[in-house]
Amino acid sequence: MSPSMDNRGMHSTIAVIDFETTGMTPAQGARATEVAIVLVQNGQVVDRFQSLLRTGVWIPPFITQLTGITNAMVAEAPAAEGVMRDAARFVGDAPMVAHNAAFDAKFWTHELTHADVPAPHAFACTVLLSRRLYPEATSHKLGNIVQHLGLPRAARAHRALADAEMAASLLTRMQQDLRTHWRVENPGHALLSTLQRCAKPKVGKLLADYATPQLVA
DNA sequence: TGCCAGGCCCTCTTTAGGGCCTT
Repeated sequence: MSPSMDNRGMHSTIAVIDFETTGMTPAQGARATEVAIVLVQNGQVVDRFQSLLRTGVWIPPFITQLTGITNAMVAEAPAAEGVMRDAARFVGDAPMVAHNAAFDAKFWTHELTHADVPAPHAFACTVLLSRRLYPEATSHKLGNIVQHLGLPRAARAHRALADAEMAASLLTRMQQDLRTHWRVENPGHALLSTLQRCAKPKVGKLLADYATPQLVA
């Protein structure tokens, strides 16, 4: 049995990831500049991975202004391929979560492909879940929804580890709210993935009818 | 800095358009 599985064969570990990059999409030549991953078990962060990556791709000034990551910093960083191989080993077969997962999943796949490593991981998205669970929030940007829920804000947003920690905190809060408000006993990754794809009017019914163990696998 | 990309979601919708979210 995988170390990330509990005794029912369900994933007890979720890997929360955040990338800093040189742009919006690998399709336009953007590459990762920093990656951070935190492992969450039972609402607790149990391990952390963080590294800058050297890809040789130039970082535009506005990205440096946003993230604080400079071309000089990544020039001294380890090669991206080695970092990503280490990141893949760190994640193992744990399912993954990111804030706006479509963005991070693209870079996860792209960077692992560069490193010649398969990327079969399933992603769930805290933006989509946040819109489902907290429709009263006026903004679902990571910093804003964290503040809205009264969760601790990172001292340095737009760095990978700080953002991954905030996303992990948001994930844990959503799991707690599913337990307390919806009485879901074990709100695991598969249920979160189902919720994020569920049409909003059906969310309540899904949770009210929730009794299917495989949903939390 | 503001645009781009792309998927999701809402609505004054569905033969569409525009906002959100990520760097």
